[in-house]
Parts: sequence; C-alpha cells; structure tokens
Amino acid sequence: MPERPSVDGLETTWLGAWEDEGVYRFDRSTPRAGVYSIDTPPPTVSGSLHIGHVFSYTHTDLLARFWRMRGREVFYPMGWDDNGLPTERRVENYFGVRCDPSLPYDPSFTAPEGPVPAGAQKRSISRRNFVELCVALTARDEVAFKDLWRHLGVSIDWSLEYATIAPSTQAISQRAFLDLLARAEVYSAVAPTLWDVDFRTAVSQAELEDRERPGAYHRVAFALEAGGTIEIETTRPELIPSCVAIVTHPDDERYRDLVGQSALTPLFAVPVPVVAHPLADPEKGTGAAMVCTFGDLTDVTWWRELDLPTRALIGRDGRFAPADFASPAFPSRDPEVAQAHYDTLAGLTVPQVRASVVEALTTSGALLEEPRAITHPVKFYEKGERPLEIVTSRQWFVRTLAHRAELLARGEEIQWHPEYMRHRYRSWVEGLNVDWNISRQRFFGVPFPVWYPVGSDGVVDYDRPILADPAKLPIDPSSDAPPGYREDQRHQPGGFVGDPDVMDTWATSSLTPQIAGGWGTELFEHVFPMDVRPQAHEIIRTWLFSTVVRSHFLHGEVPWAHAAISGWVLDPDRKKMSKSVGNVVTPMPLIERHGADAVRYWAASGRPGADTAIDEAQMKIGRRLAIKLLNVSKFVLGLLEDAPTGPVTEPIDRDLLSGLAELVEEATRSFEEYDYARALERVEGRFWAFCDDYVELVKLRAYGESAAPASVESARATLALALSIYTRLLAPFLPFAAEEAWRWWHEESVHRAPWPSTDELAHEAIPAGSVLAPVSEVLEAVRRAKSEAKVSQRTPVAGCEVAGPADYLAAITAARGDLVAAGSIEELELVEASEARVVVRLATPS
RNA sequence: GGGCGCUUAGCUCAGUUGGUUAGAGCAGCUGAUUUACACUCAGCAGGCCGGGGGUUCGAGUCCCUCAGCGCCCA
Repeated sequence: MPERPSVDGLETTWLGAWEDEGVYRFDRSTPRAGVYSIDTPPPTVSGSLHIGHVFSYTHTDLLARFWRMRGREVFYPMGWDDNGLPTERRVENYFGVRCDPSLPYDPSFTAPEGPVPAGAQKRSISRRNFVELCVALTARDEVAFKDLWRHLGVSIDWSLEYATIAPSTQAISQRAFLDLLARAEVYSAVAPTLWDVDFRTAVSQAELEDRERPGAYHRVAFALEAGGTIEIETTRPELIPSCVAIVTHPDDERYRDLVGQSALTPLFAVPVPVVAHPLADPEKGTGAAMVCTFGDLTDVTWWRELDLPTRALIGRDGRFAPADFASPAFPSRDPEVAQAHYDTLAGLTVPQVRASVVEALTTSGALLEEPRAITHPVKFYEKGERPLEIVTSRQWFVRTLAHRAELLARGEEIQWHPEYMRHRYRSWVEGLNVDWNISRQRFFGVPFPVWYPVGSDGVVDYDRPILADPAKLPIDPSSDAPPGYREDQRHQPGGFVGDPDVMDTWATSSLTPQIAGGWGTELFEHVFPMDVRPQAHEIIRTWLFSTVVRSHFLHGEVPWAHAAISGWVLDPDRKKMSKSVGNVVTPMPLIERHGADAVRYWAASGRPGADTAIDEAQMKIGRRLAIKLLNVSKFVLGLLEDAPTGPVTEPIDRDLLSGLAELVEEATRSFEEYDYARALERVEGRFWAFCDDYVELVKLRAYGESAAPASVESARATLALALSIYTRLLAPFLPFAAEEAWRWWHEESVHRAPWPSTDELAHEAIPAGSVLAPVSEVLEAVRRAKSEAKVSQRTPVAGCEVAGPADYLAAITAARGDLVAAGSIEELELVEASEARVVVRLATPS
C-alpha cells in the first residue's frame, strides 16, 4: 500500500497483470446457461478514433464486468470491420492505386511506400492485389484501435479477435450466402437499382438518406395526338427523353377523358400513353406527372405495375447514353429532329442535360412558365455526394418483403434497452419497399462464391450459377476456377465467368454472432443465441435489422435476447459530432489527462440510449471518486492491520449493513435491467455518505483506544465488509482504481470476485436508517452550528440537547459513544418531546 | 405527413407503481484545515417541475391540448 495513493499510472500496472493472469479469458467448456455472450460491434477501421467509441464500448464493458462478477462466464469478443468503401478510398489515395478486377493477380507486386503525393497517376492492379493492400492498411489501424480499447479497460478476451475481411470470416459469409441460395431466400435479378454514379455501385434502401436540395418545378405541355395538350410538372425535365407515360389519379375528373389517349413527348415526339394510377397525387403540380425510366422510386412502381416500356438513358457513370430515336425502343414520330437533338445530349451529365433541355423547351414553347424554385428531399447514398440515379442492372437480393410479418415478430421477441427503441425497428420493417440488395460493384469485400457458364455462343447464362464447393470456402471467383473447369476457360465460349461483385458490408457484418461464435464449431453451441447486442441507434435499420434477418433464416430464432442501444456523444454545445463540422473529439488525450476510470465514469453516467454531451467536468468527478476509493481503502485497511474483528453487534453498524443490503439489491436490479447509470448513481451517493458520515462516526471507536473490545471489533468488521462491498460495486465503473485498492488485501482480481449479495450482509436485522438517520441528523446540526460560528469542526461542543420521541432518543443512545466522539460533544442531554429538535451550545473560546 | 424521445436549480441530470417540505453533482457564496484524502471537509443559497386545461382527497409523475428542441420513418 503506497504512502500517497494515486490513480495515475494504474492503467499500465493492471493491464499487464490482467493479461498475464487471463482475468478476461473465456472458458469454452462452460455450458450455455452459464455464459453471458456479447455480440460486440466491429468498428469500421478507417483511421480515426472517436469519443463515441469510448462511450458505447464502456457501456458494454459495464455489463460484461457485472455479469462476470455475477458468476457468468463472459464471452466478449472483438471484431474489426475492415470491409467496405472507406477502406477502399483510403487505399486508393494512400498507395496511388486503382482496382481493375479484369487484371490477373500479380504475386510479385509490392506496395509503393505510402502515402503517395495527391494527384499522382494511379496504377491499376488486380482485385486480389488491391485486397492485400486493404488488409495491410487496416492491420495498422487495428493496432491503434486495440490500444485505445485496452487503455479504456474494456474487458475483452483478445484471443477472440476477428476481422470481417479475414479468410475465415469470408468462408462463413460465403457459406451463409450459399445456405440462403439453397433455401431460395436469395435471388439474382436484373432490376432498376439505386445507383451511386461516383462510386459506381448499387446501394440498398438502408444506405439511403434524404437531403434537402434546391430544385424547380417545370410546367411542360405535352401535345395529345388527338389534338390539344396535357400539362405536367416535373423537377427532372432532363428525363423527358426517358418518358414512357403520363400518369393521373383515377378519380381526377380533370383527366378522366384523357386516360387512354396518346401524348407526344416535347422535343422528341415519342408517343406515350396517358394512364391512371392511385399513387398520382392530384394536389401536386397539375395533377398529371410524367413517368420516366427512372427518375425516382415511384417511377419504378408505376413502371412495374402499369407494365410500361423501358427507356433507360442514364448510364452507370451518370452520363446520358446514346439512343436511336428511329428504333422500336424510342419510336419517335419525328426521328430526324429527335435524333439531332438527342445527339447533342448524349455523353453529358445530368445537370448539363437539364440545362440544355430547359433551353430547348423554352425555345419550342413547351415550357409554359418560368421554373418555380423549390427545396425538396432528394435521395443520396449516405456516403455519396451526388443524387442517386436508378439504373437497371443485375443484383443479388435477399427476400425481406415476403417475410415482413415474421421479421416484425422477431423484433417483438427482443428486449430493447431503452424499451422505446423497438419502435425504430418496427417502423423500418414496416416501411421496407424493396428486397435487400446485397451486391456491390466494388472490390474490397467478400466475393460471391459463384460463377456463370458461358455458352458456346459466348453468351453468359446468369440463371444457372455454378456454386462453390462448401468445403473449399472461401473462394474468389475472379482468381479461382469453378469445380470442373480450368482457369484457361475463363471468359471463353463453353467456359465460365466469375461473379464480378462483392457483398454489401452488412451482408457480412450481419453475421457477427456466427463469425465471433464460430458457427459450425462446438463453440457456437456455448454462446448462441447471444445475450446482448450493444450498438448505436442509427444502425438499427442496417446492422441490427440485417442480423435479425440472417439469424431468422439460418437458425429460426432471434440472434440475442437483448439489444442495448447507446446514444450519441454530442459536443459541449450539444451538437452532433461529425468530421465535416470538425468538432470530433479524439479520446486518447482525454484518457491521458483524466485517467481511464474518469472517462469511463463520464460514459457510465450517460443513461442507456440518451445522447450525451462530452463533459470534462464529469470526468473530474469520476477521478475524485476513484481517488476517494483509494484513500478510504488505505484508511480502513490501516485501521484493520493485524487487529481482530468480531461479530457485528452495535446497532449503528447493523444499520449500515442494512442500508448496504438495500443498495446491493438496487444496484443488482438496475444492472439486470441494463441500467448501469442508475446503479452508478446509487452506489456513488451511498459511498460518499459512507465516507463522510459513517467512517467519521466510527473511526475513533475503531481505533480501539477507549471503547469495549466487542464494539471495537464490531466497527472493524463492519468497515472491512463495507469496504469490500463498495469496492466490488464500483469495480465495473472504475476497474483500475477498484483493482488497485482490492489487491492491497486480496490475491485475486476484483473482476473475478463475486458480485456482492445480501447473503454476505446477514446480521441481526435492523431497519435501515433507524439509527444512522437520527444520528446523522444530530451530527449535521452540530456541524451546522460550528460552520455558522465559523469555527473548526474540531471545536468542542460544551452542551448538546437533543429532544425527540422515545424511539428517536433510543437511536441516539444506541450510538451515543460514536456521536459524542465524532462531534466532540462534551455533554449530550436527551429530552423526551413530541418533535425532534437539536440545540447546540459551543464551548466559549477561552 | 406518421412515429418516438426530451423540456425539473445558472449548467448537467435523478425523480420506479400518483403520497410528507421536489433531490444530486458541478458552478456560486460563507467558512474550516493538516494522525485517509486540498485530488479535502462542513455549511448556505438557488425551482410557478415548458404553457394551458382535466382526473384525484392529493399531480413533476396519469389524461387532453398547445409550444419549442432532437431523432426515426415516409
């Protein structure tokens, strides 16, 4: 025990000891019922650490430490999500490379020393070479992340580490894909797909976000072939060449007679039918809208339900593709004019075509009035910079729409913390409108384990995929040949081609219980279904939902019993932190400045699900709490040294233990309900009162100089027991300080010590507060008198008269010695009265 | 447009099923001071519990309504 205890440097001491002793090691032989398993979120390894990580991982660690002390064997793995776009972009810029999946693997390729200067010519490399660079770069970042987690004292079993790009993970992801394919719950289809023209990949509904963007309504006249015109309003006039119909509401009297007629598109003179559909909004614009292939998701619905033709023009690069206005696809009544005009548009971007078309519409008189500027929501890929387009392409989809009701029922099976978060899941599932697209036209991810046969005519048959041998997973169809084929048959008539795409990040991270839990091995039976999924609320619709989907299909049950949803960390002005705003706080300096326990204390005081502002003042309070624990431990242990302890006999001591039993019950219940913040608040409050009141009251007795031996031993026994209980109650929150103090008198780690139970506090029961409350009240009156007289608390009290009912006085009598000693009361007089009252007479200064 | 959450002391927040005088910490103010702790201790002050209406013997808590803030979904 040091002379002057300090919280500085405790991290270094105990991190090493925990590792050496294997304190957090998971015992794989434990039966499922004895295990508490955690589906740890694998953070995106993309360079920067964020205080939000510290916040939410602390919450999970509090649960882990509680359940471990409660005797559960805690399965607490750690994963890294290195798949995906953020990594790809960093690799491209850092190494100055670009992935070209058509290139063969070059085993002799060595990475250039990064980072290369910005703007340098990018070198094309094969997918496998590219993936190797991604792996190398993320490996470096993972070291920094791991360092942070360790310094924060997160009680992860680091032997359970996984990465989403690791071969074993890819094997599980591919196996799960083949499993879904065998059940026909995944299918490939050529379909209109949300498309990011910069990343050149499809994106899923879950990755969309609406952004308010300026736009304008353009009122445009379409000539009717039978004579007259019909007017529509559109925000996307550039899509007029893609127009396939004009739609009105079936009940709209204004257009009832026009339905069935044929209109001609302005500028291009392509005939389009006037049709009726209930999704047309009579209140919007003129009540008539043009249907294009494709301007938005409503167009897709109209196109599908009204069986309209396809005139897709926007290509995967976001530019208008060439089109033939004399062909059946674009049957212009005036092909020459149409073609001449369109030829000036082909190859241009969306904004360029819009400007050109508006100009032409104005010249031709089809634009009826000045465009009306508006602000409207536009769909973006959440990581994208330009509005999404809808292009038709072949994609793999997981069937979710057909299982909506079952998936809603799964959501009801989960216990949500906080409870109201279940609404987020429900509203997301209810709002699903397309199946889950899991194909991405990217490179750094898990490839689809399929190839396609090439006919003797050279045509690829996508409807009869060649599946990988499950025993050979993982495979990469771009460098491995399918069963029964040779590599030299790739791209040859009678040969094969590999599926060029990779899976969506969520298609793999939706399998974290299977990945971490070792699906297919014995371990899985010991940990699955898991106890808890901790995560942030903004990814309920992605990670949480997709994990439920996979578990529903693979195992027919929910993947975990509980979902513990963390809030966000806000900056001190209560604004959301984001890179673009530049208010992101990096956590390591905070840990260095205040200590890990202090930062954890701040995180632990954020209630489950509540967005919480970063608050260094709160960290300072946590630091004080840790220091207090060290100091009171030193003091109590100093008193106890070699002194005998006996049974707890004194009423005031028994009262303290009764109160402690209440506290243990409440803290335990709060933790069981996932409310760590409440547990902390109660424990902390009682702990300070213990230090300031109880310890002050009994310390002179515990010194053993004047009191009877039995009462001395009672005080010492109570102090020792209370200290032990408080140290254990605080251990999840302050793992470093609690461990330090605990090891001054224990061999084993506090983090494997049993969570306090009321059994330990068995004593001759006495109602909590029956003695301590009146005594504290009198002590407080004494302190107030001294404080108001501006004298030292050590000033003797010449006389103190306590009036009150008989039981009140009995309580005072029961602790008379302690009270007189703590208050330096020379003469204590008790007077029976109906109301409690305390009169303090200080000694006159001599 | 639908849904969810929040609104309590200057600040950050507690306040279980309605039940004494609404709590804590921080900040503020007044003091103490060295045999655990100045990274301390004691004390004081500070609230129309967002507005309005209702139910009730009794409402911060339940119901209705309005307002503001934030989020989710469309």
